[in-house]
Amino acid sequence: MGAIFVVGTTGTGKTKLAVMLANKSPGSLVISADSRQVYREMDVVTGKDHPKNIDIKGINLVGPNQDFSVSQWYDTVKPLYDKAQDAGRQVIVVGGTGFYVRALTSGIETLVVPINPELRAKLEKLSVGELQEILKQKNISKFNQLNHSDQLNPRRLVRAIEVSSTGLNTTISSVPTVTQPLIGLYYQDLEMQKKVIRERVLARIDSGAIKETENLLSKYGSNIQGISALGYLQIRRYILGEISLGELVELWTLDELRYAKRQLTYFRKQNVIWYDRGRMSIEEIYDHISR
RNA sequence: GCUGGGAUGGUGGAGCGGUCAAACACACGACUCUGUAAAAGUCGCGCCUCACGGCUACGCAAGUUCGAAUCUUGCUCCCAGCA
Repeated sequence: MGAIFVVGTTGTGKTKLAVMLANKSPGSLVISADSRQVYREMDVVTGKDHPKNIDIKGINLVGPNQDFSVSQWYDTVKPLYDKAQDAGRQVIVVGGTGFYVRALTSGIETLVVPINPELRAKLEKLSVGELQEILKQKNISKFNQLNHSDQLNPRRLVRAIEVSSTGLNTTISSVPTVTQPLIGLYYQDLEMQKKVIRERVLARIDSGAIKETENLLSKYGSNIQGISALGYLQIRRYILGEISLGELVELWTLDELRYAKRQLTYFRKQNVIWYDRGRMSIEEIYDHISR
């Protein structure tokens, strides 16, 4: 049985659709592909408003002050995925983090190369130019494989050096393991999208987003990876008195809209069947893909 | 009414005689992506042109100058202090 992948833009009702699909096939496995919902204690702002009666995997994996990356998500989710597939259970992957989805659909070969903290500590002090030189010396073909943007991206350069340092053959040659198209949800009408997202922001504030942020900040401070989730930064500014409540709503909404655009850029290149939420309700989309 | 400070691109804000289509930032647009991906990074962003290049711009008008967003004068509008 092929897994179903529900992807797309933030605030389109992906989770709702996934839950409906799961309810259709008893024994389904639902996996969340969301790089922020992996954090515990970050519920309101990240929109972890899942129905209680369904067990979603891939969330609440670490504490807010812990570092995290795809590999951890992959390592916890992939065995479940395989096991369910082998057992003939329906697998539903739902989420807006394209990179995580990609880990399941195409695989990421270099995932086996672990992070090298000592190396990173050394490299993070260097300039982009210096990093480029190191990578060129270590592995010129790897350097040339990077495009212009990534060649100037310190984070990517560091990882490339890290991978090269293991002496592993790093030629990219992954073969997609999932070939069926993904189901993508988005809003064609940007005004409508803005309205929906704005309302969701308001709802999250009503649900205690500010309190949640205060708790996180007082417990862990502001230098944690999880806090980079949309919303926290702006809420923090509000708490510090830098912006008004109205500005908070506008800025947070804006961040979400920008994010949605980035998501679209990422998913656009992939094999996706798109559904316009402005024209179809979740129920209609459900009916459509259930046929 | 008097005195001082301003008027620059979608916005904030540099520039204060030539090297200015105008720093920097934001917004906006396009994009990249194999362990931070709600992250990180790249490119574009007056108009015409694929490009070389050309054209029009720095409140309005008139001057000075080889040359002005930058200097002078007048006008319009804004802000602050004094009445």
